[in-house]
Amino acid sequence: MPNTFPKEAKLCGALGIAALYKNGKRFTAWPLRVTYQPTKGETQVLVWAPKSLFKHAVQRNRLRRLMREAYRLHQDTLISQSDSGVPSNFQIAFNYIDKEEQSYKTIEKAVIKALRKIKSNE
RNA sequence: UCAGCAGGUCGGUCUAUCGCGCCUUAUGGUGAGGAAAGUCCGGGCAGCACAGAGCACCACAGCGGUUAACGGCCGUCAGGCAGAGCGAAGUGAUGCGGUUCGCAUCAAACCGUGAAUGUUUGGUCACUGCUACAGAGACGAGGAAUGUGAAACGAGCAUACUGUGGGCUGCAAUUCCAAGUAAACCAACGUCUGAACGCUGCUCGCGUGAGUUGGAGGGUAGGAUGCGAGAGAAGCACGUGGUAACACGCGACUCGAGAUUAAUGAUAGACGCUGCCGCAUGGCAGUACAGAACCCGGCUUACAGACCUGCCUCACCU
RNA sequence: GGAGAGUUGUCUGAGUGGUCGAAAGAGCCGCACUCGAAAUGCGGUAUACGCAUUACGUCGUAUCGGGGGUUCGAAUCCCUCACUCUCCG
Repeated sequence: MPNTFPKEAKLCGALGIAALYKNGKRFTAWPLRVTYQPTKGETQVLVWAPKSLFKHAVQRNRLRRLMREAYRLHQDTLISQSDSGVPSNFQIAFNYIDKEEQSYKTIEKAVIKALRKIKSNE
C-alpha cells in the first residue's frame, strides 16, 4: 500500500462537506475533532484548522500539513486490518480544536487513535 | 577613538527517505516574500456608460523638480518641537585645607545654548458661516487705557473662496460551456393627464414607451476564460546628464510559482551563525517576522541576526 | 480575493468641535412600603493618581479601543495600529 495522498483523496465541494458534518458521527481525539461517515466511493479526507483560533495563515498552513502528513503515513491502519471481502471506505474530517500549536508527534498519535477508533466502530 | 545620528544590502546551506501542485510525459523540469501582510494611496487591465449645460461630492495645497500615476520620492524656503554635548549660578554627596569659610571631584532636576540628523506645519479671508465659558462688548460699531479671553477690531478657523485633478464598478470584474428552474399569488405605482428605465449623486434637457419594483416561493453551488515566456512603466553592470529623486543610451548578464476545501511539506542527519560553559577535541541552548491568489509603483506595520557606507559637536592623540 | 460599517460605564445605546465624565433604558446596591417578598416609589452606582478630612462628602488631573497630529479647545476632524461585524457569483 503506497503512502500517497493525491488530490482524489481529498474531500471537496460544499455539498459533500455539508452532508458529512450534518450526518456524520463525531468524536474527539485531542487535539483533533473527528467527523466521519461510511461512503460508497473512495475514502476521502478533509483537514481543517480554524481561522478563529489561529490568526496567521502560516500557522494554519503548518497544522493542515502536519495533519495531512500524519494521515498519509498511517492511512493503512484503516485498510490493512479490514476484512478482505467488502472494502469499507469513509469520508473523514479532521478539525483542529486546540488553541496552541502542538508538535507533529502529538498530532500523529491523535490521528492513529482516531483511525483505529473508526475501524473498530464499523 | 569615544559619543550621537543617517542610509543601504542580505535575511540560512547541504544530504537521505517518504510525499504534494503545475508543465511535459518511460524520463525530467519547476515551485513563496522583503514585507507575499494591512488594503492606506496611485496606475495597468476588464465591464458598463459617454450630444450637451449647470449644481453638488471627493482628494490635494509654501516654491521647484521627478514619474505611467500618486497623498509617494528628491531638492529647497520659513516657523515649531526633539537632539549628543557645552555653559552659568544655586542644591546635595564625598575628599582636602580649615573652622562656621575656601578649594576639588561627582550626581540629578531646572534654565540658557545647541552639531549631524529626525519630526511636524505651511493656498486665500472680498463673500457666507462659526469663535463655548469668562468678559461691558466676540466680528455688528467712532475709539480702546485697565481687566476678561486663544482671539478685543488686529484677527483665527472652514462647512466659505481660489487653483489643480477625479465617469462608475471591480478579476466574486468579464466572457463562454454544462446542469437546473416556476408559473400562479400578495403589496405599491402606472398604461399617453406617461409608471419605470438610460445619460451611474442631483437638476435641466434628450431618448425608450407598458409594465416596473418589493415580498413570499423555486433552481444552481460545476467547468473553462481572465491567469502569467507578449513575464516587464522588471532587475543588474557600464556610460552620459542632473546636487538629488530620476532620465537617456548601451550590454543581452539575471529573473521564469500559478493553487481554487486551496500545492510549495514531513522525518532524520550534517554544516553555518549567535550566546553560555570548558585549557581543549567538544557540550548545551537559540536561529526572526511571516505564506502568493489578476499584475505593477509607493506608503504603513512586523522582524532573530549579519554586513557595508556616510555625516557631525566637544575632548584626546598623531 | 475585493468592497464597506463599527468600537462610548457591568450590558444595551444616544451624543451638530465648546455648560460633556458624558443622555436614556436594563442590571446592581440602599431606603420606603410589607409579617416577609414581588410590584411600585425615592436615592445612589466608571477607574486611576494627587490633595484634603478623625471619618464621610468634596476638589484637581487623566481616561470615550491603543498611539500620534490639527485646534484656544477633540468622544467628535485627520493619520496610524488593533479588534469585531456585514456584503459579493
